[in-house]
Amino acid sequence: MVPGARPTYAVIAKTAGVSEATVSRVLNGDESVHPERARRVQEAVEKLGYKKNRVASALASGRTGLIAVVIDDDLSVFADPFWGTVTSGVSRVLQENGLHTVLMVSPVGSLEGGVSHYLKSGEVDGAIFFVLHSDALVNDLKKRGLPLVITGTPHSSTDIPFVDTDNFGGAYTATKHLMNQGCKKVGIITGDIGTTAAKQRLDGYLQAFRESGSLPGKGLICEGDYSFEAGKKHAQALIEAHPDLDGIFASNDLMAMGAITALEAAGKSVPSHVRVVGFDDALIAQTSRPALTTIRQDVVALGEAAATLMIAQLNDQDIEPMILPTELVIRESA
Amino acid sequence: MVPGARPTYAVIAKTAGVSEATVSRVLNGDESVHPERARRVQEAVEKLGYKKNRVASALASGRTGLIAVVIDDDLSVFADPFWGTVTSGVSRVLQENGLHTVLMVSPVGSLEGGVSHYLKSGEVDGAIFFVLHSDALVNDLKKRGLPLVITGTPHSSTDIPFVDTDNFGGAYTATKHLMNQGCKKVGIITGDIGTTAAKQRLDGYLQAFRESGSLPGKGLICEGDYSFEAGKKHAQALIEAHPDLDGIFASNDLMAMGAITALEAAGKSVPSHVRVVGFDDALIAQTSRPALTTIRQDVVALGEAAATLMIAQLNDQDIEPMILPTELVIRESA
DNA sequence: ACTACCTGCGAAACCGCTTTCACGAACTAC
DNA sequence: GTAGTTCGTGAAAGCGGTTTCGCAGGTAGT
Repeated sequence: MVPGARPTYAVIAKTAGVSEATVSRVLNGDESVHPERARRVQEAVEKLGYKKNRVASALASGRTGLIAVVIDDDLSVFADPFWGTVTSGVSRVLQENGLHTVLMVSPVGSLEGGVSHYLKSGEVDGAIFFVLHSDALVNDLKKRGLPLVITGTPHSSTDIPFVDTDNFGGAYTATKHLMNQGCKKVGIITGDIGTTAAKQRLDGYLQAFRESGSLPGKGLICEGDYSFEAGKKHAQALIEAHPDLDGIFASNDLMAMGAITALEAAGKSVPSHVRVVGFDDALIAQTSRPALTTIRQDVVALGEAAATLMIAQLNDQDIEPMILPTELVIRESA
Repeated sequence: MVPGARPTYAVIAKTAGVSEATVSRVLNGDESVHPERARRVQEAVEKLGYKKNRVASALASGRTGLIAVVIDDDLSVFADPFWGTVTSGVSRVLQENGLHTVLMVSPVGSLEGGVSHYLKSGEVDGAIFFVLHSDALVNDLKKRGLPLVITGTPHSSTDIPFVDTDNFGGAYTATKHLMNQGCKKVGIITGDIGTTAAKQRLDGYLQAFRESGSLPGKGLICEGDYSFEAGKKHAQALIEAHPDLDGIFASNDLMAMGAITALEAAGKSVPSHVRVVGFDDALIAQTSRPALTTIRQDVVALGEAAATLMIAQLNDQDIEPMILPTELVIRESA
């Protein structure tokens, strides 16, 4: 045997004195092999340092052991550690189950792009989608029988399993907290309203008003896009239009930071004049001054849940959507 | 043909009236096929919506089209968007070249762990390493002939190609900038000194002193670990031990932020009393108050360079290490 | 004792694509 | 006109596993 060459079933079978079929059975945990022969195979495997060729295995069995993580956006998504963190949660759980993560970051767009092509080429056993801008591709893949999980809530109601943070509840809690602190006039800076998460957070904000028997005043709802700049711009506009504003719920921490920057520039101090609550509990929430009061979502858990749902699906288990709880983290800003 | 079933070469060959070998030639860009027959094959491919089964292709050719991105650390690395961003750069370039990214986040540790196992199982055509805590695994893989690229400088001198930011030059520039601003007593808070990047940045700092004909005073060098807390702690210690301290170079932005927090808590304002320079130009450098003066490194470019080196290697081209330039970004803190 | 039914195992087909090899046709050279 | 090349092509042998199928031997039922 050439030094660099890796052994194959043929070699294992010969040194163990069994057939290749038996080797395969042992290595795949088939119980029906006589313990003695199984032991001989194990020994041969140990001795030769055998490692199964996963490609050959994939071709024969139709299972590749690869799960795609598809981020329907461009590179800039990683400027925010959010998706990287979710990905790491996915990766860990998959790895524990003998699966591997194939990362695809690309605006998915048409059904005929590279990503779509790849997912249909049989090279992955399933796909987990982040940041879905349209449901078209997933519906198509679903039809072809590819196991799917969506992270975040899909736009249309599909029967594709998904995991999400309790955006509605978190936003409700945030708004309620501001009200409980005595805020009379609470504005919201939403995220990109094209995303379901942003809509749900807005709904949670509205619900808090509904329950208190009031309605948010006119012009208190600003449509942002999750960026620092948007937070700054809208907070500035809010405070100009409503000098008596005393609370802002920002749909993520980055915008909350932007809002605080704008407020202080306008001579309003946080939290004594205006209280601010963010969403995410990102790193910046802890390091900013004043430290940000925010809604914590467990981002790693989100990824883990997505992976768990995928694995359940591969095992033909029943699954249903998972909504992860949020938690109010009170710091200095509100 | 069953509706869900995907066509194979057999079908293409039949409808195009050629052999499977010819189909393979056409689909792999072999020029030697008669244009007319090539056209017939192309038409059959179009008509049937054929997508090559990459697994079968991989088994037969020995090339999987997969490149592993290995992060030798635990999940927490993603709390910092740094590696996520590098990964996205890698992913984009690989995708443009018809390759895919397999992400593996795990403390690599021993040579016998899952990651190592996977890399040796022939399922990837190459591996790109981030955050290398030891050179053992890469040296082993190198010996087995797996194409490798290291992101960051390896500890020992190996002939494995690597890409890195000009840590030395960046740190030198940062320190020089502080001196040019009139700082007389400049401390440094280093990164985890077990990493080569942290060492190189320290060297750059020292070089600036050497050139100015002086030496950093005793106790001005603090060993941090890239965390916000470390920045805070060491800045506090520095200012207590050296009340006349007027400059701090922190080895990354997060520690710079921590340092500023501690300085202001100690009644020193930035930059009027103490000037602070960070490293990275992370998002927080722009959003913090005062906005951080820092050394920008192009993180996406780092990933792209790593991928480019990998591709060159796969094509048997000559390659040598790439060191990417840094840039001083002057904001408010210095 | 005879048929009926498990059980453990090996032979061989198979997964879908790549690549070697050899062959016939068309071309050059002398 | 014959021998030596070159060119385009198809048949077939892999790549390294998985899985079906059927056989031999043993067990059970009547």
